[in-house]
Amino acid sequence: MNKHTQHLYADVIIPLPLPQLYTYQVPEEHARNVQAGCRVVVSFGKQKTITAIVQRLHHQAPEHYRAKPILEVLDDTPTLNDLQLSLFAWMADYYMCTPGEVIQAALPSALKINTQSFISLVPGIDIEAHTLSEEERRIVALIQKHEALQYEELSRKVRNSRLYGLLKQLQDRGLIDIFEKTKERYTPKRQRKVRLAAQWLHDKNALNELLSSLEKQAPQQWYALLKYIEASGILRDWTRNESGVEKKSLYATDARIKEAAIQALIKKGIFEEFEVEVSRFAAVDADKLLPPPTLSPAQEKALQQIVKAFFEEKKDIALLHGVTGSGKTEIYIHLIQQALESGSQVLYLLPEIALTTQIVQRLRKIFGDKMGVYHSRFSDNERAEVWRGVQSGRFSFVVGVRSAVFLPFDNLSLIIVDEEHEASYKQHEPAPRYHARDVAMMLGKLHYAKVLLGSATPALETYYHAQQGRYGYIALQERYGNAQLPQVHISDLRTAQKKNRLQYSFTPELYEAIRKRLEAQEQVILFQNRRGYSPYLYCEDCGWIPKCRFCNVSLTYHMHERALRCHYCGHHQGAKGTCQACGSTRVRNVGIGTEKIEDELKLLFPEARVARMDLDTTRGKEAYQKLIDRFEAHDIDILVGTQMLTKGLDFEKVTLVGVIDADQLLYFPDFRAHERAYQLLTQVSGRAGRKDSKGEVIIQSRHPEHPVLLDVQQQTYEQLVTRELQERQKYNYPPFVRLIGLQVKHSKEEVAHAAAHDLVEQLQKQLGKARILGPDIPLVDRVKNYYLRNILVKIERQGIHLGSVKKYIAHCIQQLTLQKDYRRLLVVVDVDPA
DNA sequence: AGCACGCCGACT
DNA sequence: GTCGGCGTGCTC
Repeated sequence: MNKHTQHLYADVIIPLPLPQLYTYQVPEEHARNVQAGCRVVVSFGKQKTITAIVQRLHHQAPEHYRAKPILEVLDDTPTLNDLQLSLFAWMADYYMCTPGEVIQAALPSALKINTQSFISLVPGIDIEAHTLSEEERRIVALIQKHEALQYEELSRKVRNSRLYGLLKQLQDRGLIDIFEKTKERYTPKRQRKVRLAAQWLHDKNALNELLSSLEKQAPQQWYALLKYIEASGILRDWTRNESGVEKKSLYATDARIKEAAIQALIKKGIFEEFEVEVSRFAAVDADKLLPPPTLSPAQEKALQQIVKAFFEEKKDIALLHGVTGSGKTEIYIHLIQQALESGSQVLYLLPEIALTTQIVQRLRKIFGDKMGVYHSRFSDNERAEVWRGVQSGRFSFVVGVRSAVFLPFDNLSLIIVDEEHEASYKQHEPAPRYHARDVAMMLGKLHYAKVLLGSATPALETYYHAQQGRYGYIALQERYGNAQLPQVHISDLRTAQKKNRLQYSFTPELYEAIRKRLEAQEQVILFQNRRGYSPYLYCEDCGWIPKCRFCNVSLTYHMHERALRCHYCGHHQGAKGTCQACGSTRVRNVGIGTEKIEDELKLLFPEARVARMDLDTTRGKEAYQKLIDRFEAHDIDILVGTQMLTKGLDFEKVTLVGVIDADQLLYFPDFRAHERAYQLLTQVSGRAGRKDSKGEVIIQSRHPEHPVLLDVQQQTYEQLVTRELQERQKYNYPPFVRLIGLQVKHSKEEVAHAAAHDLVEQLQKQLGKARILGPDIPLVDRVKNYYLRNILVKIERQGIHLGSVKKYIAHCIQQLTLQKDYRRLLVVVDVDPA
């Protein structure tokens, strides 16, 4: 066949949870500029048009259907580059989700084009000439009022379930047009500026005359003009007029300048108004940038070792294992600087809570405007600007949270994953349930970039791979700047309780220590990994415990808002002082949350300034930062909080860290509980004592002899690792096997139960009994009105093909949900659950 | 995920 | 009888 008569086809990714790609025909006029990675507008399904991503272009006409045409090509340069397309395809495959789900997570929504249906009257039509029903008349009247009416708006006003059919009929009769409009939601920020009109330029005399005439006739305008001349500096240099002055800044900084006066000057033709595109991020003076910090000998040595691991030992991945406070960041800065100097890009990943303004400001002073920040607290437009900035080359360095792995890098040479062990790198809801550390490694592979993992308490998997020589390994045991590791005491809760010596939740040791630190005007951090006042209420007369209507969990009591909250679905209801079952007033709070600790402290130390930091007190956009600032300024003596406290906060005056209840961490039913407990306790301990003061840590526990606590106390990470690895090997857990978690969900418990059993049976047929665990009834077996059953698949690292196993699992799930009893069944697949 | 078609209860 | 509830099937 002649090549020129062949049609061009595009396989596109629809940003929805659909398993396949869809093939569209590329019209002649678009054939030249469409490329893989471009966003295109297509009509999909009934009427709807949506934005899709071109995955592949080819000439194979589909055999069993006629491909619809691509309606519009939105990009000249592809929004996704080839490396991203490969990465995203890998993610969909590895994490067993659809390509559309990856795209959905990757693109900032400002880059996802909204297409909306609009309805308008056909121009010049004579409505009266047509017979219309009353409803049709009503609809036409509504449309008539507008030039073009949005479908959603019309549907809101009409409230007729058959609206679409009615409109379709009207369209067929030639009365109305239904059409799609696309609108890009990303809008660059624009600034309105003013400058002196050309005729007054280069002529001081004319300008003086103008001023003196204004002074008498219009003093406000005279003043505004005077201030403009001053602010713009045009008298020193006329060319400064070109860039003008921001209109708002003229009247916002000086109350004597009236906006009206500026408007009048524009009207008179003295000022001219113009607009420029500006960044949403404040600019930094390039010549005010600081050099990278000087490294201590220990840091210098670590840096050399990293370079050696990467370039001499040819490791693509290295682990920097540095104790808390050893100054890993300074080392990163040097590596980043080196990578940037070679002209390539750098990605620096941090967990959500560690990406504070503290660290951003510090990096900003060194790297200036070439650094982009990608944070989930950013607005959509800001995120789109970072995306575009990476694409255009404006940002060669990005500090960001887990989703920054999606950014359009084309030339990475270094990726840093700081606090590599952090569980928040793993996305839980919705799909793709990816782990940013692991995605970063794949990203690094695609770019031939080096990946540096950093942690004081590496994830067991990571440490194991480093031990096995798969990753380079660099240890940094010395704390930066003379700081001593804190002294850890374990305080026996059980004996204290027995002897009746507890003061509320505090052992005498912890109480005494807090008192002393307060006296010495030092700061205290108290850690309790549970928000709310108490995890549940309990009626002493009838045993009633308030539970969530939608989930099988007790409701947590939040005293400050007098509410009972479900920490699984967010449901909340008012808390009454009495038992809802028997009316008794003898309702007891059981367990300890951060709120309760806060209240107890106020009773025990009435003169101390106490604040609380948890999800509830940091909901607002700036709330977290404000709390940190207040603590830093020593407006707070004692800060009580959840694990939020453990992340990279450096406060010099904190000399005591208390852990209220370590047992809750140690006895959490999860194979990672001990690892997590060690990490959390070590990280929170690291908050005590920086610089020259030696810190103290007191951990309260009912099991003071627990080996994990002793490891925390003696800083024997290797010992913990050895013990845990033995356990993991014995019971087949990572890193010795790979895990895939399956969660079966259904609104009826029997159905969820039966389906889970059927699925296990099916899986066992090919994979054998040993590889399939469950189904288990989870601790919380109902969430948001869905009954849950868990299945765990264990796959050895060798001798079995992971991809085939995943294919088989997907096949089993598909077969299962095809059965008519299991129609409304949901199966959530979580690869490498964390 | 939408969105339209289809089959059953509470109303004019 | 109809309106409208939501269950389910499809989307190149």
